Amino acid sequence: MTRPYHHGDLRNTLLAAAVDAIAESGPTALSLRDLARRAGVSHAAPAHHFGDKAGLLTALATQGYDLLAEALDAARARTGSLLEIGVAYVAFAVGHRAHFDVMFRPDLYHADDAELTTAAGRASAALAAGVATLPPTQVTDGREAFLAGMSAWSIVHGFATLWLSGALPPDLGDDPEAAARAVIRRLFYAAE
Amino acid sequence: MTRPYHHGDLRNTLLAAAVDAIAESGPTALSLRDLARRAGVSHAAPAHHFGDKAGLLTALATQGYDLLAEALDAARARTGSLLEIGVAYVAFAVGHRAHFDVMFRPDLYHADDAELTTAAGRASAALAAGVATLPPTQVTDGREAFLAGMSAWSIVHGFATLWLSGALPPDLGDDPEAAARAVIRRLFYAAE
DNA sequence: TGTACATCAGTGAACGCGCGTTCACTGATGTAC
DNA sequence: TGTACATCAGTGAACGCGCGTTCACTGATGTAC
Repeated sequence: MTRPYHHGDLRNTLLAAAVDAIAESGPTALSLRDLARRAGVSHAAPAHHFGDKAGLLTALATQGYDLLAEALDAARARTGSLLEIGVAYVAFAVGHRAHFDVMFRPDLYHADDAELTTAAGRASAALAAGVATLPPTQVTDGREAFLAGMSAWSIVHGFATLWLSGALPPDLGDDPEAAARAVIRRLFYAAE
Repeated sequence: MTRPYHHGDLRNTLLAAAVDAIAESGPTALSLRDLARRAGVSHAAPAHHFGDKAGLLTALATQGYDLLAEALDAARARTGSLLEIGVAYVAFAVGHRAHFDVMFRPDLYHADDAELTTAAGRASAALAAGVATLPPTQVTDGREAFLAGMSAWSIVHGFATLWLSGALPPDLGDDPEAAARAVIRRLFYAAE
């Protein structure tokens, strides 16, 4: 079985290879030559396809924001609960670590790319829609809702990054979703 | 003014140079040769001093944990308020970005180093002491206090990393402490 | 159905660069006598 | 006060390596006629 001259699906193959490589060594250690080796193409092919490393990471971050928006919307449709949307955020970070690591390193990609900003906006909207599920007694006006969104984002983002860095104590167990639920519910139901 | 053969304070000079270099390009882009150039010593001197890059970053992370513990303890002594300890955490992250970036990348340093774990323990204790300032009505038992600590840590860590990555919307203003106070108070005083 | 040709995805040799590491060395400092 | 010597912080030349980029090229594909 010989390789054809044209790969056919090099874009997706390279993105998948990038996910593997980033999971192993982080986004900054990524090299186009290593990606080419993993994808079984010549070392110059990735640059030919994406322009440069930032171009490839832009595509990866865009894919990540789309996946995140989908996950948040699905959690909202399923539960209608901001707490569970937060848990879904943590599950996304743990399950798509490579995407997550790249998304919040805008210095590594073309942050003004049109497709990227569209995808990021979709994820923001999913969060805002989650905040809108809070009862009106907890959110009295627009500024309040905005700040509630920022605290929700902060606590789930913080929990996710601490979990991924291994900084959290082992007492939390090894199920990130259950641990996240226990830790972040304090924010949403502190009045209980 | 000629340079003496022995530098005299190479360790601190290299750590300060590392802070500058990391602030510019991040911890993974750090090179020992660049550090040597900044410090005005031969390119082999940093490795001679710290063994390797991980050794240098271990020293930097240790210094960071010490600075963080100091900052948290000072905020507690000054205000006795967990909210303000959280604000101090954010101020530390923004004011010592290079240290902060390294501290939560344990894959980059010798995470089992004795001095490092001691310093990290000191920072943990400072956080726990902050949680202990909460009124007993909010923290009914040990597990509750533990989870309260984890939520406090999560929300301030998340806010700090989102702020540093530039992901937060401009509506929050440009004063990280004031913005942090507005966003995280919801966790501590949600029952208000 | 067949031929000619434009397009463009992917190739591979070559380049220069900065890196970490090695290792024999140099020279300042401190201590023993 | 002076001399000898051990120590060790820092030097600098040399090495091999993987990287991104360039550029003339190859060959598969699609379309026009």
